[in-house]
Amino acid sequence: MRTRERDIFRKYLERRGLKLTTERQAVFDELFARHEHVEADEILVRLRGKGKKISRATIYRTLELLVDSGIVGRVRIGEIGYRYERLRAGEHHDHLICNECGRVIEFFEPRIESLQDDVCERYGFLPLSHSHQMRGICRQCRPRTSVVEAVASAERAKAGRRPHLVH
Amino acid sequence: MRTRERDIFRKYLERRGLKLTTERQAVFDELFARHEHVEADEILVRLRGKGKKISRATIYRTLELLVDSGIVGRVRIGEIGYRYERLRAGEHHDHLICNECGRVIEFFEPRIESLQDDVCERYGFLPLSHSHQMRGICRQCRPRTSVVEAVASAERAKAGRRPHLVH
DNA sequence: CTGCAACTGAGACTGAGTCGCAATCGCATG
DNA sequence: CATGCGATTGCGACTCAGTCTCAGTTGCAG
Repeated sequence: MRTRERDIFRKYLERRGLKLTTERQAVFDELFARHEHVEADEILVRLRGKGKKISRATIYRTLELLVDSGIVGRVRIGEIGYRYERLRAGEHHDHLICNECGRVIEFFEPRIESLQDDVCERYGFLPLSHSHQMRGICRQCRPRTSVVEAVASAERAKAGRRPHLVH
Repeated sequence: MRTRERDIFRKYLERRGLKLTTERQAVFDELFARHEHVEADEILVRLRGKGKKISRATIYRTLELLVDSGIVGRVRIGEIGYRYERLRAGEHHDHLICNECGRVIEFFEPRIESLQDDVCERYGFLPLSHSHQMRGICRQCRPRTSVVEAVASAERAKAGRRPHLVH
């Protein structure tokens, strides 16, 4: 399983004389196991829970390698820190993030992508990457959250030092 | 000058029994003076440079009030921390950020906005806010940066712990 | 003037992420 | 097997933005 990505990673390491150590394997496996959007510390905790002895620094170092190899993406989803997600070649997606339950929905809208290109062209801007996310209330959470409350929910989240509106 | 925003801010404070102190005025003035996208510490340094005695905590506290009052937006533009920008009522814009010189270009594309609504509807998602930014090379920096180099530039930026691609 | 809530600065604290370093590993070579 | 050497690791110290605490100050209502 996950052999395709694993191969890419292995080759990436090989090409620069790096080694596929057990620690790197462990991080890879954890990241590709189940969760779509993981924080570095989540991986640390999970691996430690499994009895694996690994340091925070190694996790970060490995995540950097995974990002550089192109199979993992680094996104700012919460308000603090980064999250990592596996990337499928060629596919690009953006995120809807629920302020209520934290759920992250991925979406892809080619027409937005192409309008982005228009904008770049208009400004003579050469795009290298982009990030696009909307925060709000997801379908599951909506029934129990009126529109008026939604704003209050944002407030509450804020009060608890939780996700802010990005703007 | 800036009386409209100043009034909004004053009323906002009044309504909740807060005071328009000289420190709050100073932060307000500094933010609305000239710069579009400012970091909290920039304000601190600038005010201190003017001989004003003010603490970091007060800056942050005041910025929070300004954001809550709705006249200032808090955006993640760099890779770390936030930046603050004045918000013009009703207007919404997004950002192009140059990896080379750090310049921030604001853009507005109503067709993207409306496609965003489509996406939200498709997922039954109630949008409250969004953030959308593209990183790349701006018109001014392009002439001296070939496309191939652009990637290298991203690498360099990274090496120096500078802006990363968000994805 | 008094009282009280709002405000402030200083500095301690937090939490994500990074770095430096000495110890260790893995492997090729003699 | 011994040696060497770069890659790797864990540890703990460090950084940096941002937050919190607290004691002292301010400013206004009564």
